Formats: sequence, structure tokens, C-alpha cells
Amino acid sequence: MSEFAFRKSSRLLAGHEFQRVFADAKYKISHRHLLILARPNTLARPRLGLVIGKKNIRLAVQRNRIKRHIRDSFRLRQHNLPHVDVIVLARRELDQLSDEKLQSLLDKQWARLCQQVSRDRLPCAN
RNA sequence: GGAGUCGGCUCGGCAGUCGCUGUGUUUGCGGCUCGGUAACUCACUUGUGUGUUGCCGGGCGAUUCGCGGAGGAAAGUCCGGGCUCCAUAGGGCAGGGCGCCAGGUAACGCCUGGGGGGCGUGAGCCUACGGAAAGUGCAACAGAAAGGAAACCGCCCGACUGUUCUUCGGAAUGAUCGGGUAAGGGUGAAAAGGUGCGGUAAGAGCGCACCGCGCAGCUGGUAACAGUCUGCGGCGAUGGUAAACCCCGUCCGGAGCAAGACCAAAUAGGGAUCCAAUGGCGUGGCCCGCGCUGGAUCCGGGUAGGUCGCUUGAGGUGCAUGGUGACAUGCAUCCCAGAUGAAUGACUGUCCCAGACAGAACCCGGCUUAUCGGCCGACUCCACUU
RNA sequence: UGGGGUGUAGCCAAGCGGUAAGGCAGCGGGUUUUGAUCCCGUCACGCGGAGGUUCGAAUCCUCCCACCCCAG
Repeated sequence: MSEFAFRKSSRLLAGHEFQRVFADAKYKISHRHLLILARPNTLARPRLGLVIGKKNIRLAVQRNRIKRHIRDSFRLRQHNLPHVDVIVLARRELDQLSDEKLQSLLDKQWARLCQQVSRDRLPCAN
């Protein structure tokens, strides 16, 4: 298995999995354009879920672009992340950012997540 | 060469690295799971159940190498179908769509060809374009009057009466009353053929000529309709509005893949009260009809998904034939997204004319809206050269 | 994705072919020593936008835009 794969086991699939994270979001990272919620899981890897609402990002093309960038960024950094279930929510005007700005924004947010988790002395590769 | 019209095609290219999804394939099963079968073990209600192992088949997960992987609008959801369930979608009322003619089509409000009207020098473009001689309604304000009319000012005639002039016959002018008149003024979006000549007290299709209009016929055309055609009608018979009601013709049953079908699991199939087989539900605005069935309220209890539908189709491409064309027919050939917390991408380099609008969700045919450019073909006008 | 609805002043809204009611808020004035109450006046280059029908459109028709609701 390649170390940068991104299969279904690395995603949140069912509705109740999302509900668990929303109900008990231990870590919160807020930004003007997006919000990250996370909760430790019992697996040997992090998992990702996306909430990109039509209300905040109107055009389907932009929603797809944002989802691809978040997924790819997560895929390349999954071994540097703690074992948590993460939900990334898009906020208004996230589609105004260019590809490069979106990537650098995501890098910063992952780093902040690692900081928050390591403060709780949970396993983190960084 | 410049300006323009119509139609068609296209929507960054290449290389590398890392991914996603569908499908086929390779390998390893010493991974998980389901079904069937055989042997053994244990239990007893003596032919069933439990557990272990072997074999066969299927599925999931991993792995190797291939192949396919957004659009012309995928959009808006404005129309038309297919498909599924409700009855095989049946009768009537109500309601709604469409509306020059002919054809194409599964069907359409779409397309093609033709006609009428409008725009443009032209190629061409635009066009909700049935009926107001069946009925009802509407037209504020203004205006005399807004529909089988009507006299406000004006014009003309008559009666009566006043004033002035007088050649005493009358003439001019004013008030009042009675009539004639739709030419002129003014109002309005709109006032009921136009121009000219005649005519008249003044006028008027009152008469005539030309133009326009209506009706009938003839000719051409499948038809809409057309005409250097013929005849009749003076044309106040017939104003406008039907994207007002309406009439005529024609079409439409309802819901939608969250339709619907199957598998598995969980819960429940319990209690109380009341009403009643001309009742209730399916069923949509209503009635008939058809099918199913006791129903309503309260208390109590409770939900977990998965598979199919799901892509081979009114399909694409090429050739031939018929047709002005939309299109049809025949033959050959190809398989071209099928996701489901939802794939079709990210990064790096490089080239150029520097990349617009924008993302499938059951599937097709249209319309409408958004849209930087690029390429090809046909045609028109203007200028110039030979 | 499918189905349904609503847009009128800063806010709540009536009007559904004939010059756009009303209330709250705002602004100006009056009453009052001042304030509240009360009274009077004022506020829509035009009814979400663009075309069309009509003499005339917020109203009728067509196409767009924005927002909201329902179905898991």
C-alpha cells in the first residue's frame, strides 16, 4: 500500500460518524474562510469529512475545486497528523481564494491542529 | 482589402511525480465473511441444534498490468416524451396549454418549407399571426359626443325682433327661437375611408375619377394565400381591446428514481374510549367507475441500513438512396462517466495565439440564459487592381 | 436532486388594469418651562430586473435575478 493513498477507510462515510464529531468536537480551529472540527478516534490513522455548503459557496465548480484541494492537502499530510476524525467546513467567500493561497491556508490550519493536539500530549508525529 | 450575414466544428498542448473512480486481468491467500456438503465432538426431546476441520462456490479487502472517466450549455426547470407506481388510465364536469398553412417527429410550445406583416441598399433578420357580422364587459382624465351615437364653437336657412345705412326695393349686423350640416376648430390613444373635380343655402360617397375597403365568382396553389382578372356594393352594413371574460379548433389522468422492487435487521402486531359497512383509504379539484379494507382519537413502544433501478440508447460514426429541407430508410462499424459524505484531480517543468462560461446524479428531444477566443465553409455590400 | 412559494419606503404591509392606502421609525414644525403624549406637514427618479400586450401595467404575458420553505 502506497503511503499517500486516500481510500474510503480514510474518510468519514456515514451520517452518525459526522454527528459524533459535531456532538463532541474536542478541537476547534476557526478561520475567516473555514472551520475545522476534530475528535480523537481509535484507529491508526486520521479520517477526513467535508461540509461544503451550497449556501456559502454558490457554484458547483467552486465547491468541487475546494473539496479537491482539501482532500489532496489532507492526503499528502496524513502521516503528519494525529489520529483524529476531522471535519472541514467551508465558510463564505472561500471560493475567492486562488489555488496557491488555498494550499498555504490549509498548511497553516493543519499545523494549528497539531499544536492543539500535542498540547494534550496525544500521539503526533510532528 | 474593408464592412457584414448565415451555418458548422473546437474550448489549452506536451512531459514527469503523487492520487480518485468504474471495469477487465495477474498473484497470493498462511486475511475476513456467506452458502452448500462431508467427517468428528458435545447436548438431549433421537433427528435436530452447537462447535472444530476439510472440500466446492460466491462476496469483501489487498496486489500486478491494461483500458474508460463531465458539457455545449452538464445550468434555469420553461415545454415534450420514455421509464416506474397508482386500474390496462376508462366516462363526465371543472381547470390548463397551444393557435396563419403544410410537413417532420416518440412527442412538443421544437424544427423544416411556404404565406401575410414589419426592418435592412443587400446577403438576411424579426413576427403570441384563429374569431370582435354569438354574447357580456372595459376605455380614468379630457371632450358636445367613446358605439348602431352626438351639434360646444363654427358654417347655412327660416321665424321674430333690435340697431345702422338707404336709391325706400332692400342691404349689413346683433339677440332669441326652430331647423339643416360631420367640411373646419378644439379634446383625446382612438371621433368612422383618402385626394381631386362636380354639386349645394351650407354641406355630406350626394354624384364622378383614381387609390383603398368589403362580398361573390374565376384562375393558380394540397393549403395559408395570391392576382395588371370579372361582377356587385358607396363604404355610418363591419371602430379598438380576446397576453378581459368568452367562442371555435386541437391537446392534456396523477405523481415522480427521495418513482419503484428486493434482501437483512430492529420494533410492534398491546391497552382504553367512541362511532359504524349508504363508512374509510388508494385518488390528484369534484362526480361516476374500479381496487382494497372496519375506522377515529389517546396512552405505550420504536427505526440501521444494503442491493437493484443505473446506463445499449427515439445511441454515435461512415457510406448509399429518397426528399427543396427538417428528416426517413438500408448497409457497415463502434461501445463512449455511472459516482452515492458523492470520482474525473493536485503539484512541477515547458510551449503558445495565455485558456471564457462553467461540473453529470434515471435517461432522451427542444427552448431559454451565461460565455473569452480560435478554425472552416457559403453568401452580400463598398472600394480598388488586372 | 426534485417539489412549492415570496419579492411594494429603513421595517411591517394594503392595492391586482386608470395620479402607490395605512402603521412604526426618521426629519421639520406646533402644544409644553423641558421631556413624553397629542396635532400638522414631509419621505417610493417609480412596486426585484429586462422585454412585450394595452391609449395606459405594481397589476396581464415571456425570460432572467435574489431569498425562503418542504422531501433524507
